Amino acid sequence: MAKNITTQQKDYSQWYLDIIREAKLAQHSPVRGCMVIRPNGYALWENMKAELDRMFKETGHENAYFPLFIPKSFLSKEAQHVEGFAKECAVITHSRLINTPDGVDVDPESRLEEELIVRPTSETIIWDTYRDWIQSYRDLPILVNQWANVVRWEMRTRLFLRTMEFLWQEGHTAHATREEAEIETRKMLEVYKTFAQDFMAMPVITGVKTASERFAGAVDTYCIEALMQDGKALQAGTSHFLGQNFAKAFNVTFQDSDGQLKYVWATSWGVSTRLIGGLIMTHSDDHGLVLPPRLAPTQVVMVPIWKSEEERTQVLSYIGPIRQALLNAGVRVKLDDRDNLKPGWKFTQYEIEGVPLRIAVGPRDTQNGNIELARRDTREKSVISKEGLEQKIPALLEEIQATLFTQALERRERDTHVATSYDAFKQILDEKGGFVYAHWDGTPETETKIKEETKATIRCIPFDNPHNSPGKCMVTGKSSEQMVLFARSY
RNA sequence: CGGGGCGUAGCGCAGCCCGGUAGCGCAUCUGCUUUGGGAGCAGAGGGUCGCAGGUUCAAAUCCUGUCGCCCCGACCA
Repeated sequence: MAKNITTQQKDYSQWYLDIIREAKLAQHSPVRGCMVIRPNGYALWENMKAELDRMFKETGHENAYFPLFIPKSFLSKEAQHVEGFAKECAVITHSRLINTPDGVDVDPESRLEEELIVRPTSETIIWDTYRDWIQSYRDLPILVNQWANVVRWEMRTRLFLRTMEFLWQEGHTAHATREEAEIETRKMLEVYKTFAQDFMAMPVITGVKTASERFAGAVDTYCIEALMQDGKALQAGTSHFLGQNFAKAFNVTFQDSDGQLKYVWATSWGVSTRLIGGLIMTHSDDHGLVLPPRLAPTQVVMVPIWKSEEERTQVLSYIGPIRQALLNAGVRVKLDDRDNLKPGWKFTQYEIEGVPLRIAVGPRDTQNGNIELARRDTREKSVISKEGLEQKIPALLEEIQATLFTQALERRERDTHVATSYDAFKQILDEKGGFVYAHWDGTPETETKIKEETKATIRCIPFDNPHNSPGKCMVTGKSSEQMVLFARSY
């Protein structure tokens, strides 16, 4: 076991924090609830961002940037929206400081005429802008995304999963018809699902949120839900069909081809640095982080081993062509030839940091034309010929990627249960955790009762529901069209 | 906002009960030996003990206040 990492079994929450610290992903900032994303963590985010950005552009979206500050009055224009976010907004009230004997203080003379809020999300300022952009059906659709930071004044924070400031992308689209907006909402949810499964190797369930879990201001909220190793669910991404709510609130109309003036239909969708938390809690183990090869900043680390200066020269010149061949094959390779650290230390460190493959080369290998290859996911070591690595390594990386997904999927299946009674439901949650399918009568009252009594929430009503036959609500016995997906969640 | 914990060297901590002028491990620097799973020895540098008052000849230690962070809950991506 890597020292300094609490085992998952002993304390999963502490394990999570230890992984983030030891893998150098992030650290707490001097400000409560905020984090410093360290180079290892940011490189991971950059890789995630690059893939998502590519996928957004392939589906016709363009990037733009809207301001961090939003006039306070904007937030109040959509009733549900303000209700949802009012309690967690940072408010800018003053514009400068003055020197005092004790340092600096807010200058009372600088109070703003209209206070600004720091965006918790950008619907309001974007729809205020879209009013200027849209006159005719020929101006539609607008397919815009922005990469930004947002601030939500949270009471309780956890690194990556819930911080006061976080990085994300928010897509905001405007459409002429309801149907087109609904298709967009579902399309982007599929993009998220593809990203989660094919790149993060994190299986997700897609579905629709119940009214109480819906985004403030949305008509419908769709989500991808993942199941973590400790049996708790994580909402990993959301896509909202906003109907005409924001168009009406911000008076965004267009003249359609039939000459009629109509309100625009809207969507918004986002994923955040929370995904990094999900990634950690999907694959990593007591030895450290485990990264899927497609997102790993370093896919292969090369560790040379030598005793004498001659051996050093020999080993490094042996490694050179191998490294170049891998680079040519598009593999992200890092050579760690620092001489102040022992190979064993490096082995352990890269394991903690989750590098998928390690190639060690010492005098023994240069003699025999070999390399030592170690897989992070299985922790298996093998000595193989150096020939043909430029084919073998990319193939192995893909194999690891596939294995991680399969294992995560199998774990999720193991941790997914069906409850036919409320007693069984409670028992499953207390003894096993995980996803639980159960019948629900569709009322917010029953949903609240279940939440208060069990701390489990309805994660979603799955689109592709394996338990879609009618039955009786486990609590009230009223009729239910299909089972819904419950879990305790982050 | 409740409950718990913690602020002492870059990081992790001891010292506090019982006041006497600050210590351990890791890291850093220098030198030598080492290097196939977190190296060894020798030496060196680094701290207004969170902050502000108070008690005292003397405060990291006792008293009062205050600030901050973390963890566990209630709200949320």
